[in-house]
Amino acid sequence: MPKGSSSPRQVTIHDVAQEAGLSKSTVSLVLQGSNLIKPETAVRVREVAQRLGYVYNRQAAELRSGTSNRIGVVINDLMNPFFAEVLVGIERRLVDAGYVVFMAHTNESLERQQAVLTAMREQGAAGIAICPALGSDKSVVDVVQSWGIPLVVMIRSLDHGQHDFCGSDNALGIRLATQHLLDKGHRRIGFVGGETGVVMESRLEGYRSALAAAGIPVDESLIFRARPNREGGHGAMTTLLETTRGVTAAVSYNDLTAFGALSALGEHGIRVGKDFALMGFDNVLATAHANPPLSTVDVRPSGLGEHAADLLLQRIREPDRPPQCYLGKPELVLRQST
Amino acid sequence: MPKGSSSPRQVTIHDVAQEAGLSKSTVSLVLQGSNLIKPETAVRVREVAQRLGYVYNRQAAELRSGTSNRIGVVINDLMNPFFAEVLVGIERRLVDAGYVVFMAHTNESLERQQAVLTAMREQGAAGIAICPALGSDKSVVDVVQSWGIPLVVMIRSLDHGQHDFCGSDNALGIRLATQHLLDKGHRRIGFVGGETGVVMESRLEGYRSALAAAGIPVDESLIFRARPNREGGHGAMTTLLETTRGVTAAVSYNDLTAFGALSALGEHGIRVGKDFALMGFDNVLATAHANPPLSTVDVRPSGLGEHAADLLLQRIREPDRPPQCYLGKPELVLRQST
DNA sequence: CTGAAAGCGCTTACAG
DNA sequence: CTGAAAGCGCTTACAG
Repeated sequence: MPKGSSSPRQVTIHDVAQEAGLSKSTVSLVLQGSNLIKPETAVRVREVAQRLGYVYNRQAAELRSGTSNRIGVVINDLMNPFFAEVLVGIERRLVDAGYVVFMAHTNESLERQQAVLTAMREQGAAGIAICPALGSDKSVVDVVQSWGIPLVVMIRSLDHGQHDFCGSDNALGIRLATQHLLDKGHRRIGFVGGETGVVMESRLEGYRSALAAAGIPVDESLIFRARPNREGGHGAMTTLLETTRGVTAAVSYNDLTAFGALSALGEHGIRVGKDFALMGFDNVLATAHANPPLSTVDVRPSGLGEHAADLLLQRIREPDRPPQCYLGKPELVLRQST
Repeated sequence: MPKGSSSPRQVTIHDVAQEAGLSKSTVSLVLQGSNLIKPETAVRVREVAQRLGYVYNRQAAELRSGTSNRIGVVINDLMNPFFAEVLVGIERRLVDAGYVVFMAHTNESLERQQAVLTAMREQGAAGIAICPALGSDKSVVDVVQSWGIPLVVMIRSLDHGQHDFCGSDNALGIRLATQHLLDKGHRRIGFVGGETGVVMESRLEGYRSALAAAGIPVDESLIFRARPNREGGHGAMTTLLETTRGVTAAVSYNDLTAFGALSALGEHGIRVGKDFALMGFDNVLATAHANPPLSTVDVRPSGLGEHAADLLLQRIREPDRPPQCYLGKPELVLRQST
């Protein structure tokens, strides 16, 4: 167990009370901003506290009052700018609401995820927001809920309708992207990247339904599964280029795979936006200045984080309300890649 | 002040003791893994704790023992993948060491920075690691040190030699980058992006010294200052292309500005790696699959985070040792952009 | 090897 | 408007 720094000796409420010639109770009330206290007294107490270098010990206060102002946020993949942007959004909102955030990065490891959730429980988290690691199942919801800790699941739903959830309409998003390519006259359109999980399934469904609506039979050999990162996108696009013919466009599982695909296309001397059309998904910041700037599906990543914070804060206020589901409506952002 | 969830009623050490027919003290010792306890007793206590659904209240333990296992990490710009990678590194190391991390994002705001530092103090942070917001001065070091909280400053040094610091050798890094371009035969080499701050100054110095060593006079009009992000790099490169002639290469303030520069070059129909050579700085993950893959200066971002964690952990163990400075040695990573 | 007692720094009824 | 007392869940000497 790590040791904290050994300060000379903490100044406590007791010292302040003594110095001010009052009781601990009174000082405590002043610090809580109670209006039971005579203004002059409050002023004097604050002045003394300041002079003595008093620091409020929130830990002690919370132990006594049984409250907590800490919220745990667990992120599966911080190296993906999409999740980094989600984190920025949720952190901003939680801090604005007066909370402090424990952040943990699971790096898609289920063991680590279990460990950090347990740590957050021991730390007395007032709530937990989680982007589940790949392979997570509903048991994480059951576990956290059995602890009585308010929970919001982000991005990857675990047990639809059984927990607060904040994500985006993946099927719709990819459908829009695919339709856009169809509208541009493309007929053989690849799907690049993504492996497994609910998000992948919905996105594939969106891809298939857009083709179906246009009367185009789905050619399963144009679906190139790969890890949802740049390497995956690079590999998938390379395979696409080397094993198919007549493909003039592709939708990507997400922006990251699109970036990988972009570099693969570049290596093959293919001018994206002219010889080939490519769509991303997420609209992370980097898309605007990709080479070329990437057309993508905007799901407002940091907005998703903010909404998740709101859901969690409401759940904390009202623990028994029915599970809520926020599904952001994706919108196309068209740039030079299509 | 936010309220925590109101659990039915917590199971405490007292309940466990009663159920097991022992005293609180004994149970406490078992939980601490003390070897003063008879093995059978320990087993029984654990069994009872498990059965009762007991959860260790670390908060109470720490209040009593005066320890803390929480470390605050404050990051200036999470939207920059460089800092996200630093965060991943430091978080990983701190969690491995048994700590839990408070994360706060200042978004380069000095007020927010002050607020989150204060919050971390009230939370009883055992240590603080900070990437200071632009414009921070040595007062943040003084303040945190006056609180008696172990501190490590990352990336942007605040008061050289007065605090633990973990960063990289910026002058050397840019010198290597510039030399590489010189070796490739380039003579008019631009400097793209970056505005102010110690990091900018050292990188400029590296640029100037490399040119000087090659006997090339520094042309100040080839230095294009701009915000250290993609937009800045895009704007700076656009200006460079439109206001200069004969420039065949550029070093960038960091990878982010290089990405922006890359897109500006693309818009001008310039083939990077053939018609123009571009160097980044940092070696964030995204460089490997940029279009084209970006030559850059590797400072091992997540490694910097890990080193910062080590410095902080050592400082916690040994509060009075002299300030340490870890300066990573940058190395060139050559890809298609040069 | 185990227990009784005091106390970490605060809050919260309850008096007055 | 202010104070005395009890207690949040734990740890830590001190006994035995």
